[in-house]
Amino acid sequence: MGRPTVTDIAREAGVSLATVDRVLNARPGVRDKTIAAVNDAIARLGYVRDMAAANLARGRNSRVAILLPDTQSQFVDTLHDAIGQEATLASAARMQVELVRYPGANMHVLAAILSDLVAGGISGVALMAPETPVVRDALRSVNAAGVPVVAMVSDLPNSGAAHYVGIDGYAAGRTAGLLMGRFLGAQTPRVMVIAQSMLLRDSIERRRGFDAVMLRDFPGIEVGQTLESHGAPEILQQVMREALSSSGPIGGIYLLGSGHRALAQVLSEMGLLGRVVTIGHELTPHTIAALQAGWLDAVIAQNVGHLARSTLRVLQAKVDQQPINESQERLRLEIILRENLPLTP
Amino acid sequence: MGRPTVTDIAREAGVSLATVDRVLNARPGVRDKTIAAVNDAIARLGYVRDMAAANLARGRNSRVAILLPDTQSQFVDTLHDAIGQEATLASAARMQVELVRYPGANMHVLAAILSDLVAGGISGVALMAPETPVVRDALRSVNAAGVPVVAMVSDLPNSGAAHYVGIDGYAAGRTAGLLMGRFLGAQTPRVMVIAQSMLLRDSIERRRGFDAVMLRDFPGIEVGQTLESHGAPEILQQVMREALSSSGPIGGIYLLGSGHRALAQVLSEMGLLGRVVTIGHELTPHTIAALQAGWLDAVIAQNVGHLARSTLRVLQAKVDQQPINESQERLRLEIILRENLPLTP
DNA sequence: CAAAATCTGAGGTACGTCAATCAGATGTAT
DNA sequence: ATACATCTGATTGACGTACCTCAGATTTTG
Repeated sequence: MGRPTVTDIAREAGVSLATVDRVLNARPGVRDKTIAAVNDAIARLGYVRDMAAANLARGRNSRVAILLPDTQSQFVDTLHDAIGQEATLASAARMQVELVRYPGANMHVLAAILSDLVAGGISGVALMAPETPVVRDALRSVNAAGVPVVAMVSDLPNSGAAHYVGIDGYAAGRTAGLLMGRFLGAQTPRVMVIAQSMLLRDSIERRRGFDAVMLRDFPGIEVGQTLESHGAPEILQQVMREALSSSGPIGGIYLLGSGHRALAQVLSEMGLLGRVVTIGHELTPHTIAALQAGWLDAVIAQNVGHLARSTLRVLQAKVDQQPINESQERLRLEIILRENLPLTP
Repeated sequence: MGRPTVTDIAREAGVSLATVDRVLNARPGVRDKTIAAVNDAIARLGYVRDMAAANLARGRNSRVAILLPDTQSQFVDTLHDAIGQEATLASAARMQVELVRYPGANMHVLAAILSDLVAGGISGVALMAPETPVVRDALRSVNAAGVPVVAMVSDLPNSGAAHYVGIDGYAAGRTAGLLMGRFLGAQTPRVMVIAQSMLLRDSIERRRGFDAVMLRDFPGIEVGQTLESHGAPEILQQVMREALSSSGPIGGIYLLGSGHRALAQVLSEMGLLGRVVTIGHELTPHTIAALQAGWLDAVIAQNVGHLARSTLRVLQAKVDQQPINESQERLRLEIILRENLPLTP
């Protein structure tokens, strides 16, 4: 005997196939008592719906959109590529993926794109965006239209996101802090924290986690204020010079977001490359090269392949109104050192 | 227009549905020229076979077996549970999983089980086992019967395994070495390496990787010979006493396999708990507790959930004679510290 | 050139589910 | 009691593919 089918349930519950179908698909026209009887039978037989057959029968070709900022960032580019790769595979599961880049500086455009997508009958939306009031309001109306929203990389807890796919920013910062403290060992120098900007929620959380561990476990190490580079090497150089001139030597640098190339340049000009413990985020061609070169000591990353797959799986589950396998979708925080770099195919 | 179907191909190639079917399923009775014409049409239309519908039509309920040793090991237990969990999910994909524990000390029994499974018409086999001659011969005859074999955790390169699911033992050892060196910092004490036994391939590879990095990057640190505990705390205690009495203080301990509980006991009795840098392998209740307690500094692990899912996916792909998404199946080597412990669900 | 072998077409049933229809059955208000 | 609304059963045709049969066409072989 194979798996039980709807026919088995109908027999077991003593109702017709049509009724089972109505219960399974939450269609109206069934008494509560009958619904209970069917659900009982389902539980007794351990029935699991054959989603493949269901989708086949539905002939439903759901359309979902994934929105990424068009920021000049290798991480976002890598993520874009990863999603593109998985999207072709997702089409086998009757899901068509639209990958859209929106101007990272203008949330009003993002809001407009979202309302267009909803008007166009999109079935689900995933996006990586900061939680500004404009975005929040836009997402609320997406939600109101019954379209599930999945937050990527940076959570959107107050916008009614159905799910968050990404790592815990606070834990990422704590891990960076622990590594920084352990790598510095007996030394207790100053540590610099550098960000492109502190607007994104995950940067803030990382900083918080970093500070928490440094304060608790390595009180001898002095951590400076966050230096914001806004992506420009010149500004970074300037603020670093200022920070350096203020007092004592720098022993460690924690890079909250992107900007590894700029940092390498500045460090190199200052003769510090490879002489300070440096910890960064996200695995990109730049950070991989930096790890191999030896001047970057550790990278805290999230696996973009998993991120992409998880996003698509969650989207599909939400669209199909299916439950989510939480343990499968929980992204692990990865620590990458020189010796456990992924093979580069 | 949705995706092209077999009917579209038949029209495009100017042949009948039956012929397309014969070509798709490599059934005999089609001229080479016709085969080429059909394949042309497939390429032109960008047809991708709907595996869901295909399996549905086949009604095939493949049966696969997963063989784990019955060793007293929390890692194997955790893996067992993870596979069990995923197996219920896999049944949705028409795959029935038989989870078998074989006596870890007797490879002849494993060989007998394998031949029984093959005789019983199993479609695929995955196993975690050392590559002894008995095992190798048994697997070769499994292969000869056309049943794909997937190696788990420890590779079986000379037994014709169709795929290996697990982390790179050499890289794992290198990573442990790097962490050990960095955590020890300026100190250059002696480091002990402890294993339950050096029979398993992955223990040997880890040790090789560890030595490679220590020798290259931390030449000041002296690494002792591998102490084998054979799972008994008494033996471990004895060999540790001997090692300690020989010369100088111990600064670090690298635990190649299981035995964290025994080590904790011995270290605690010797008043060394928390005073030596300790690095171990695999995430289990014991190692999690040890990380939280603070005496274990790092764990190199493979995600058992991913391992289980990957094994089942690879098995299914092999059984269906489908290609494998290599990048999805490549298990990442995880570094777990106190601050990035997974949330306990 | 006929017989045999090989190839191809046409058509059907099945897989598990969805979605729709129509005909009864039961219950509820007037 | 009649009309009506609400529930339920039985049946059917998709969805895309597999696999089977049988008949007819084409090629190869003797």
